[in-house]
Amino acid sequence: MPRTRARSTIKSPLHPKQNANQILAALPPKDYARLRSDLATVPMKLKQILWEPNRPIEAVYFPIDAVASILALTDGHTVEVGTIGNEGLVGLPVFLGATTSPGRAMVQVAGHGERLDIAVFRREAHREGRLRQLMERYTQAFMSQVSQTTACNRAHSVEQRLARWLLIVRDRVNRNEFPLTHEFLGQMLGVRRATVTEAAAALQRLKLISYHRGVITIRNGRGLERAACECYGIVLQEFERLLGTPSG
Amino acid sequence: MPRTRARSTIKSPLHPKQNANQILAALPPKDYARLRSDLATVPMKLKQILWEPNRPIEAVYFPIDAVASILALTDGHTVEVGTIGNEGLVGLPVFLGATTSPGRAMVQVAGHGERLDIAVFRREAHREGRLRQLMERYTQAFMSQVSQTTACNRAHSVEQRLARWLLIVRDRVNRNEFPLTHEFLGQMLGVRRATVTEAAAALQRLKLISYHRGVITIRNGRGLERAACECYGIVLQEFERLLGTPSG
DNA sequence: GAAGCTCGGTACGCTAGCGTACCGACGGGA
DNA sequence: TCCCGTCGGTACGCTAGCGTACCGAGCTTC
Repeated sequence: MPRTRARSTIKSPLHPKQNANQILAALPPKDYARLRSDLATVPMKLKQILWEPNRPIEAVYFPIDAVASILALTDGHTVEVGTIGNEGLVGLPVFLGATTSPGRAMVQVAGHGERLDIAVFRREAHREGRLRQLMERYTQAFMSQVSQTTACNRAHSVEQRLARWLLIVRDRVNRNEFPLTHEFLGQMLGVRRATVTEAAAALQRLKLISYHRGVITIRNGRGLERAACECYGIVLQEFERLLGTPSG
Repeated sequence: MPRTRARSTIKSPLHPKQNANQILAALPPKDYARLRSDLATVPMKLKQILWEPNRPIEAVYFPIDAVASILALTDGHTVEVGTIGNEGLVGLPVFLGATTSPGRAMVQVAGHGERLDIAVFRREAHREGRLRQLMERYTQAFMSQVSQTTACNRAHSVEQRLARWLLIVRDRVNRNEFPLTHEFLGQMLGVRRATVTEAAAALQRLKLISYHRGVITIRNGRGLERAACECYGIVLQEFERLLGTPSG
């Protein structure tokens, strides 16, 4: 755990390839070559919906510097269950043989990603090879993330969860500053905007973060990790173990 | 949804094969034959640990009439993230290429299951065929269950969640009566025992359930479905869609 | 039939987060 | 330069669930 903490505090080249999706970057040249012509680098815009509940999923996305969320819906509430950045892909249901999912996928930090048609993805991911192995491991890592979030939602305070969440995003965008309104954070954490404001103000008072009109800056990553619940470390470790990539 | 509800109210042969694990039952004879000699029908005892966090997983279990839980741990709290009965198997991490998991797997309703060594399971599940397809779909269904639970934990009252949980167990054991103490339910729902007592008393007052010294009986399944949150129906539908099996 | 343990009913004071609402300040667009 | 929409600070009363604790009733064991 101490090692993990130290490691996850942002240093120069945190990720092996700064501006690439980790799954694509880990493919042998031959495998990548087969995909290349079908990959399209596309902008992923803030609040863009990548799929709606129970509607056909048309493409999968390998984020480069964008971050997306998988949301579960309930009458009234919308709650984030998992966060996806350049360590993974948006489209696990497709890998698992489904064409729809009861959740929603939405872009939460704008950026770019590689878009791939589901037909090509299916073909390649089902071939015995590196892509499939990576996808299996990523599925397991993602499952761990969702599981831990479930427990976290029951056990930890909003302040702790907010801290954790900011760290997760930071790890994925590889920056200490990113746009996020309290309103938006409230939806992610499943709490009302005013509660986020209170928690964020507390973290700001501790000089761990600062923010202004929709832009949040992490001022003290190490301190923020201390303010977060241990769920951050648990999931981070699991990602490192399975994929050799830090992604809380 | 109405169809789903009607269907899920317990009737004579609810499941295709009453006393079999659904995944094994769905295998073509040839595929099953390859496994047969390695499967061992074993008792799954109350509170038996099937794997501990970050310890090697040695076998996977296909429950027949037992129910197991996947638990996520937090300092202090233990919260259930998913429930597994005869519709699935305990051992997804193995299917996904891992040998350990940060969670814990525990038997929560005693019964029997088919135990299979991970080596054999890996070999067979990686072969292109029906088992692999079933496993992929089950993985997706389980993921949906965990996701919905995450949202449910944030959005719904203990009384609603308790109702949902009892229905899930009922669907899996195929009975209306099963042993479960309030203490135990508290751990599953991530609340204290006294809170369960209050919620259970409320459901009893409504004549939806009754209980006595660790044995719970569902008296009015339809009514209990109405008392539960819609998460029950959502997950049930997803299981039916993916696996053609009702398993809330 | 007495002892002891398990299970569940209940109570008390406490607090985190809720719903709602109002308001000021910043900043982009005309 | 002004306007208006967005963003965030704050307040008030409310409640679900918490931690803790005590107690009685039913089994089981001897």
